[in-house]
Amino acid sequence: MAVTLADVAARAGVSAATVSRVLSGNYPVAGATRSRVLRAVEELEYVVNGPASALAAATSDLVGVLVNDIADPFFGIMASAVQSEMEPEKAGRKLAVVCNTGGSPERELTYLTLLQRQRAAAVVLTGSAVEDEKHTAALAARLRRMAEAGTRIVLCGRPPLPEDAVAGRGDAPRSGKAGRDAGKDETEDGPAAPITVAFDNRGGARRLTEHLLALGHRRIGYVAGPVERTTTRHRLEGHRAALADHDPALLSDAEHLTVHGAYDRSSGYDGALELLRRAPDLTAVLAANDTVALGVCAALRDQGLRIPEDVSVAGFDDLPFSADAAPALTTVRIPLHEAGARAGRLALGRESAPPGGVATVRTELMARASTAPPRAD
Amino acid sequence: MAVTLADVAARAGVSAATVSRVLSGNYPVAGATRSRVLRAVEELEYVVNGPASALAAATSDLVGVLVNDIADPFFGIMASAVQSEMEPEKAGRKLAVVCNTGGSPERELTYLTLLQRQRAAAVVLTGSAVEDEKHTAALAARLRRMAEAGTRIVLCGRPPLPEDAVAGRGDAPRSGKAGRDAGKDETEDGPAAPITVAFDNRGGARRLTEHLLALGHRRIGYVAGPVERTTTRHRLEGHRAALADHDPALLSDAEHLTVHGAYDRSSGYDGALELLRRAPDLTAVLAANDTVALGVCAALRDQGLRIPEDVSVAGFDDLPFSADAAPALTTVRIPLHEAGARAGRLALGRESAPPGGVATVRTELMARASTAPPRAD
DNA sequence: CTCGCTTTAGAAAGCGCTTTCTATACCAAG
DNA sequence: CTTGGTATAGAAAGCGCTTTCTAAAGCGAG
Repeated sequence: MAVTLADVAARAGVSAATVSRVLSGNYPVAGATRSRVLRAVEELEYVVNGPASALAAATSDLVGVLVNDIADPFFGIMASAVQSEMEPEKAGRKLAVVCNTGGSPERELTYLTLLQRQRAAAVVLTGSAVEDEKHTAALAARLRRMAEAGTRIVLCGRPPLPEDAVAGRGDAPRSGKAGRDAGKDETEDGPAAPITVAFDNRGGARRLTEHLLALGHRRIGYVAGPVERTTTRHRLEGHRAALADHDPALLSDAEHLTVHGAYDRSSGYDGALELLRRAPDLTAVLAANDTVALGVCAALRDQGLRIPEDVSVAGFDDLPFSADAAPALTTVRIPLHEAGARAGRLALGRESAPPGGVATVRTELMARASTAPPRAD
Repeated sequence: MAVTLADVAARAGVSAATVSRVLSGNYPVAGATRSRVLRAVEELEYVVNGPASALAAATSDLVGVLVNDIADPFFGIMASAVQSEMEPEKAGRKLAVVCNTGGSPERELTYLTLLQRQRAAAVVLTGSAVEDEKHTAALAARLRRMAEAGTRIVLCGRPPLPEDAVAGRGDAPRSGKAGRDAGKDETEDGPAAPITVAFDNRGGARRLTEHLLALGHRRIGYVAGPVERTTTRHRLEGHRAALADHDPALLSDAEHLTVHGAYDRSSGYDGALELLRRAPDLTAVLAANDTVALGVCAALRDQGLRIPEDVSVAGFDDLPFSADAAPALTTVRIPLHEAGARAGRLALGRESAPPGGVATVRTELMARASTAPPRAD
């Protein structure tokens, strides 16, 4: 039914092998032959059969990008950046596919299986990981298998997998280089270890809290993200480290002034209300991210509180809309685009892995109008 | 190297055919045999080879979703909705892949070729289309070919392809049902015509403008989207229709009070400034979408104008952050999630096509705090 | 007890491509 | 002229799966 290589070959008066070689361009073909083939391709509007080609060549041109929530610009920006590195003009025929896990560990695993099935060329996992021992082990095992099959693994915005989860290789006990004709098949590219582009969430949260402390705030509420997520933990750790450094006494209240919720607006709204109930005297609220911060602002306003006169509010991530909020949101900027682009290049092997396999991306405090000194009462 | 069907078959003591049948479940296999096979699959951690399977079955489980800007929540929400319909539990092993065209016609075509190459099961094109005769023709031709190869085509948030572009079928002049053994191969599913889930942009823009007119505004600026985009044109048409209905004289200024730009914040900022220069007396500004509206607000504020006391502002789309802007943005709600989900079901054939192949999604005016009667001077 | 039907499983032919291996020209050097 | 090397093209063997087509049981009915 569809036009095949053989059809093109017939039309051009050459063999299928020649057409294949012209198309992949990895073998010398005489100029005249080449143009004859190319013309036939044009005339027949031939389009390669991807699956057939992937089967024969044992690799595909799919690159999977796993995100926790594609409707969240945080992920949209990273995904867009990853994909921008695979533009047809840049990286040949790579197809970046974005998979939405919804933050569910099961879906994450399912999508990885799907990608493994497709023999994906690379996989980029973005955003926070769930900290559950069983899931981490399952994830590590799956990633190891994929890596062994030649898939490049890149983590972007999440910490490296724990050492012990990565260790414990398959069943094949290839100690030394016994088993195969050593140094030939093995050297070609090896089971390439996962590469990480991590965000300095801890440092960012720390600087943000220091900013608030410097303004004079002492009663600081924290609407944190979902529990058991790496990002949530790191930001919280940075926050508490800053508190402890400033005055260890502040730590005693920290637990009480922290509520957890999802990374969405309503969590911010509800969280702020809960915080206000627990501590009507708080003078500042830190949010898990900018979206949550917007919810916090809405709740505060609905309670008749002014920002920043009555309560200061700060977010995290510096998404595009943050600067446009009223008042403009103080937040921590993460260079999401740069990080995503780098992850994309790493995934394609167009950039070499950083030493140790982990690159940490700096975060930057963006002090804007939503934070100010507390009322002097 | 990797575990194959044959390995599983050997381990289970059956033939490869049997394993394949157990896995796809479309052929009777005795219970005992089935569980033996399943156990072997488990033990060997077998993962199907997608390309091989796609090649043999002549279909793949890829569904392409083309978006103009994945970092824009407008598209993120739709993509997320499409994908939510393909959750592993819902639709078997479908893999929705999101492709970011950046609004470029060439990239759109390139991605379609890539998807055609992969023999995608379906393609969903979202968002406004570029109105260029040549591109439309090329697009229609490509989509026709894909449809002929069995790929389902769904348009979401863009108008149906022009009749004449869709007509003019391939080279095969299958008039009537001559040529093949009529009524057998042909009936199976046929070259399924594209299905459209269109947004009522015109109606929405019209109601929005009527809202402004009812408040008493007469000098209304319009920061429109990119020229040559269907969405831009439709919203502008709705706007002008409302003006004309109210008072034909208003139309004479309309052209002068319209500027075009991209769908981003800075276009809104710059556009508002330009509009203010052209007509310092305007009392309201309509924006191409909510993001642009935020830019408009910023520019207005920077000029010392209050919203809505001095100038009313309205957006379009009702993205999540719009309700949180200060003041809350008057806008037109498009049920993006519902539309995307429907497009997803349509793409999977889980919902039958609407009569005429076109479903139009209603839009709803969300009057909020950013619009008010003009000053009385 | 045989016939014919149903149920279940295997053999084998591809799907369309890549890639090794082989063959044919063609040319410069001996 | 041979000889050997180099450039170019074809033949053909799979890649791992799906899916006919065929075969072997198993079983109730005549």
